[in-house]
Amino acid sequence: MFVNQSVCEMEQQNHFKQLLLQLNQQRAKGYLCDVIIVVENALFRAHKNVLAASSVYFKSLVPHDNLINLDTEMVSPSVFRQVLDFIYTGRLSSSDSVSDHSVSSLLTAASYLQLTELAALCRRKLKNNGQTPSSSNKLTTSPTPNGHTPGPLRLSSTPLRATPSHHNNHSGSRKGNLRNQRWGQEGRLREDLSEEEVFISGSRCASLSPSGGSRVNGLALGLDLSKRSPSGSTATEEVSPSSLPQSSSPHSSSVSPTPPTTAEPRENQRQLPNTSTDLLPRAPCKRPRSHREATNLGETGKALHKGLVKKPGAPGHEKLVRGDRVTPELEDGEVDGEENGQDQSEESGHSGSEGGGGGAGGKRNGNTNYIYRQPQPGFEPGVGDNLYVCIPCGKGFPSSEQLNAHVDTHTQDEIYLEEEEEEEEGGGYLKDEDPDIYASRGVEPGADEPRHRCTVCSKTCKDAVSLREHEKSHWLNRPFPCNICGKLFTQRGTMTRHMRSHLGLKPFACEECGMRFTRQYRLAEHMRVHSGEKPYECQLCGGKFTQQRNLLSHLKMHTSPS
DNA sequence: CTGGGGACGGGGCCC
DNA sequence: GGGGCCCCGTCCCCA
Repeated sequence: MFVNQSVCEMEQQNHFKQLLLQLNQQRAKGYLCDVIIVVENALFRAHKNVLAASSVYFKSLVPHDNLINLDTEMVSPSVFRQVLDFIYTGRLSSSDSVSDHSVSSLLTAASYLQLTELAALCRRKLKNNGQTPSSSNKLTTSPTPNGHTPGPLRLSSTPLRATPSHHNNHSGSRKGNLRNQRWGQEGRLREDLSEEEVFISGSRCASLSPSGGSRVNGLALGLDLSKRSPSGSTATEEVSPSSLPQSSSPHSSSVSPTPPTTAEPRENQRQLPNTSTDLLPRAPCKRPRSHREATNLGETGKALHKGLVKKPGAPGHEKLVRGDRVTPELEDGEVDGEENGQDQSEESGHSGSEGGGGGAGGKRNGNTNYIYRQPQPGFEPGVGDNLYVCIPCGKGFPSSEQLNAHVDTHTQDEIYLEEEEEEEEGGGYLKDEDPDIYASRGVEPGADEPRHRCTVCSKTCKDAVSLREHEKSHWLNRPFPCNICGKLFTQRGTMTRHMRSHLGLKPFACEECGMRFTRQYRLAEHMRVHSGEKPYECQLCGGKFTQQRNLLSHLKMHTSPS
C-alpha cells in the first residue's frame, strides 16, 4: 500500500520525542545514569550517550570518566541544570530565558560545553531581545579535554581563575576562595557538600540558592562527602592524576578542562609542596594507575568465593542485624523520593570481591545476588517505574515511600512463615525450572553434591530450608545499598567508602607524589614506598616487604607446592 | 611466556 | 562514623 511520506516523517518525529521523553524521565530518576557531572557543589547524573550526542565537549570526556568536573567560571550549577534540561528536552523553559543575563550565562555555558544548538538559540534570543552577544562572549578555542578534538570555547576576556568568591560561604577572604580550578571542584564538593546544597539532576526541589529551595541532605548520594583529609591532605588538587586515563592529557578526565591558572591555596589549607605537579605527571609514581581507579562503575571480573578464610567465630554470617527489620537502613541509603536510580540489574555484576567477609556482593551467572527471591509478578525490580526494591521479598516499587511502607510490613516471622508456606506448597525455589534460579541458589541442577550450597559463603546445608534460613542471614546483614550501583553492604561505613570510590573521591593525599587514596590507611601504606621502610619480613627467606599483603602473597609462594 | 614482586583497590569486620 | 587492619584480587613491571 502507498504510504504517505509525511506520515512517516511524523512518526519518526514522535519516536524521537518519545525517546527523549523516556531518557529525560530516566534521568530524573537516575535510572541507568552512568556519569556524574560536578558543578561546584552540585551533582548531576546523566547518561553518557546523551551527553556525547549533544556536546562535542562531553563526547571527548565521557568515554574516559564517570565523574566530570566543570569549570564553575564557565557554568554555574543553576545554569548547568538548564543546559541539562535543554539537552534532554531540546527546549528552554520560558523561565529559563526571561532575563538577558541568564541567557548570556547560558550562552557562555553552551559555548564552553560546545552545545552549538543551545548557543545558537541563546544568540537568537539575545538578538530578539535587542541585544548582541556581549564582547565578553566572543569565544576563542582552548585546548580540548583530551587534545584530540576541538576544544571547548572560552571567554577570551575572562580571567581563568578559580571560583568566584561569592560561591564560597566558608571563607571570608577572596584568597581563601580561590582554588585550583583543575582539581578543586571535587574538593569543593567533598569539603562543602555536607554544609551546602547538592542537587541532583532531576531533583528540581533542590535549589542551589542559599536562600531558597529545599535543601537536600548533604548525603545526597548516600555518602558523607564532607570527608576531610587529614593534615596536609586537603590539597589543592582533588583527583589523583593517576586516576586519569593514561591516554588523556592532564586536561582530560575528572577535572575541569580549563587550563590551569593561578592556584592559590585556600586559607587554613596547606598547599602541596609541588603545586606544579598539578599539571605534570607525578614523577615518583612509578605506575600511573589505569582508569579503573576512578571509574569503578564498570568494574568487572573479580572472582568470587576464592579461598575464603573466614575468621572463626567472626560475626556476620549467623547473626541477624538487630532483629527483624531492615527499613531504617534502607531509608537512610536514599536521597529523596526521586533520587535513587539504582538499576538493580545493571551494575551489580561488577561487584565481586568480597574477601573473607563472605562475598555477598558478587555475581552469579549474570544474576544479581541481592534479590534473594524471585520478584513477584508485576513487581519486577529495577524495571520500569519499580526502581525501589524490597530486599527481603524482591518486590519493586515506584517510590521510596511505597517501598518503606512495604518494608515496614515485613517482620522476620512473617518472612519465615511465608517461606514455610512455600515449602509446604512444594513451590520452593528448588522446584523452579529456571536453571538460573538453581545457579543463583547455589544448587546445581542435576548435581548430586553439594545440592544446597550457599552461593554467598559456600556453606553447604542439609536441605533447602536450612539453606534459605542460612541465606537470610546474608541479606539481613546487608541493609546498606549503594545508590549508584545497588550493591549491598553490611555496614554503612563500608557503603559510604564504596560510594566514594564511585565518585573518585580520594581525601588522603601523599605529600611526596600527590597520589591520592580513599583511605588513610592506604596512604600510610603508600608512604612506605617513599620512605623505603619494609617492616614486613619473611621469616623463611628474609625478604622484606612494604606491605603486609605482599608478604602474605610471598609466603604463599613458599608454602605452595612447587 | 611465566613467575615473582611492587603497588594499589575493594570489601568485611573489629574497635 | 571512622580508623585500622585483614583478606582477596588486580595490574604492572621485570627478570
